[in-house]
Amino acid sequence: MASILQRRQSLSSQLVAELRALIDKGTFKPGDKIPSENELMTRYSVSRTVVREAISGLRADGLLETRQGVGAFVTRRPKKRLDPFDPQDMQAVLHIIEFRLAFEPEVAGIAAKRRTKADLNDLKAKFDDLHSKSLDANSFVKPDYEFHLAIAKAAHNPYLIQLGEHLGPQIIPHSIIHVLAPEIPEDMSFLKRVRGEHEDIYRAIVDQKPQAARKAMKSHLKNSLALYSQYLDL
Amino acid sequence: MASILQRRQSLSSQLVAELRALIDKGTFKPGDKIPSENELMTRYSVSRTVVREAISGLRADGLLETRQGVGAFVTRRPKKRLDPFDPQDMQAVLHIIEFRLAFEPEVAGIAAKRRTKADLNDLKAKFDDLHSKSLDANSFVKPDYEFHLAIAKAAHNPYLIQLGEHLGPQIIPHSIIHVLAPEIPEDMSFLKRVRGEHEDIYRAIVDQKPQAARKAMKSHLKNSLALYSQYLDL
DNA sequence: ACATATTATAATGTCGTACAAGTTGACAAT
DNA sequence: ATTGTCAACTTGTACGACATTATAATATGT
Repeated sequence: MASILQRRQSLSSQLVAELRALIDKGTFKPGDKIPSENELMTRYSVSRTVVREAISGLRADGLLETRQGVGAFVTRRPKKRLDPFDPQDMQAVLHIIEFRLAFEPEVAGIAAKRRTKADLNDLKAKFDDLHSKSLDANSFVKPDYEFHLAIAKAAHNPYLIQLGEHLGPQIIPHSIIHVLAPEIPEDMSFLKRVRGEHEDIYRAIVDQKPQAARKAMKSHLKNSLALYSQYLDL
Repeated sequence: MASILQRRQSLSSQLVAELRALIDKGTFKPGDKIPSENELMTRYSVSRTVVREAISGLRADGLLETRQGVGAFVTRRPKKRLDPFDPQDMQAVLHIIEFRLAFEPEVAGIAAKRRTKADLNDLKAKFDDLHSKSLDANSFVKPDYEFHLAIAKAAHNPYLIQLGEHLGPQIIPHSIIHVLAPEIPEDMSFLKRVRGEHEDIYRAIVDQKPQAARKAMKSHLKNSLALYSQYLDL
C-alpha cells in the first residue's frame, strides 16, 4: 500500500505533524478518542513503533493523554504552548519591543520596591558586565538580556521570572537586527545612549525609586522602538 | 538484575524523570552526548522500547536532539517552557494578579488606540455575555477571561495574544478562589463593582481613549489585588 | 607520503512478533 | 437485579532483526 508519508524526515515526526494537523483541523476534537495504534498502523502503513513514538511525542506536547487498556484521547484543554520568540522580520522585532514595553516598566518598578541586598549584588554584577561590553555591538546582547532578567528576578514574582526566561536573548533587538538589516550602521552614539539608559534603570532600582525605574525602562524601550521603526519598510 | 525503577508508573515515564533529573543536576550538560540506547538498556535493565519512548518524550520536550548514527545530545539552549498557570495557593493567586497588573493596563491602552470595527463587534459580544452573567459567581469566569482575551486581540500584537491564550481562564481569581478559600462569601456588592469596572474598560476602548483604558484596567486589577490580599494568611 | 575510496563499526530508525496489564462489555449463574 | 467470570480490545513492555546514517579505521592509487 502506498503510504501518504514520504521518506525524508523520520516517519514518526511526519506522523506527529499529520496527527497534529488532524487535531488542529478538528477531525479529532478535544476529548475524542483517536484511532487505536493498530488502526493507525494499517492506515498509514507504518509499524507500531512509529505510531507509538508519534503518540509519545504528542503526549509530551500535552496534546494527547493515553490510558492503558482504553486508548489515546485528545486533551480536553490543550495547553497553548507559548511559541519561542524568534523574530523573522522587522515587524516582529517591533512587536516584541512593544510586548516588552507593555510589562517591563512595571517589572522595573516592582523590582525597585522589592529588591533585596542579594538582588543588588546580582544586579550589580550583571550591570558591570553589561557596562564593560555595551560599546561592542557584537558581544553585548547576552549581558543585556541577563541584566533585564536580573531585574525580573529582583521583582520576586515567579511568573514574571518565568516569562523572562522564556523570552530568551532573542528579545534583544540586536540579536537579530544585523541579520535582517545589515546595512544599519553600528552607530556609536546610539550605543552610548543605550548605556546611559541602562544606568538610569540600574540607579533607580538601587535607590528604590519605583516611579523613576518605571519611567527609565519605559524611555529605554520607547527609544528602541523609535530607532527601529525607521527601518520598518525593509 | 534488580531494577532501580518501581512498577507503579510506566517504566518509560520513570526513565524520563530520571534522565531529566540527570540533566537538571548537570551530569549531562548542554551539548553533551548521553549514553547510547544500548548502554541505557543495560544500565536500567529495561528494553530498548522503554529507552526510546523516554528519549522520544524528552525530545518532544525540547531537552534532547537525536541524530541518526551519532547519538542523542542535550539541547544547547533548552527551551524554557512556560509552566501552566495553576495557582495552588493564595500567594500564587496574588502573584498572578500582580503579573496581569504588569501588562494588561498597557494592553488595554494599545487596544484603545488600535481596535478596528471588527474588534469592536467581537468585544461587544464578549462584553454583553460577561455583563449578563457577571452577577452569577459560578458562571462568569469564562466570559471574564474571554473579555480580557478579546482586548488582547484588539491590540493586534501576536505576542500579547499568545500570552493571553497561554494564561487561560485560570488567571481569573474566581476560577480557583472558592477552592482555596470557600469561606469567602459571594459578596453581591463586590460583583456589582467588578461589573462596573469592566464597563469602564469597555467604554474607554470603544471611545478610543488609551489613557482612560489603561487607568480603568489598572484600577480593576488593583481592586482585585486588594480584595484578595485580605485573605493571604489562609 | 598524501589524498581518495573502501570498509568496518556503531548508533539511531523501522519493523514484526509476542506477551503483560488494564479496561470494558457481554453473558451466565445466583 | 446483582454478582462473577470470561472474552475481546487497547496500551505497556520486551526481544530480535534489519535498514539507514555517520564516523573512524583501513586500504588503495598516485
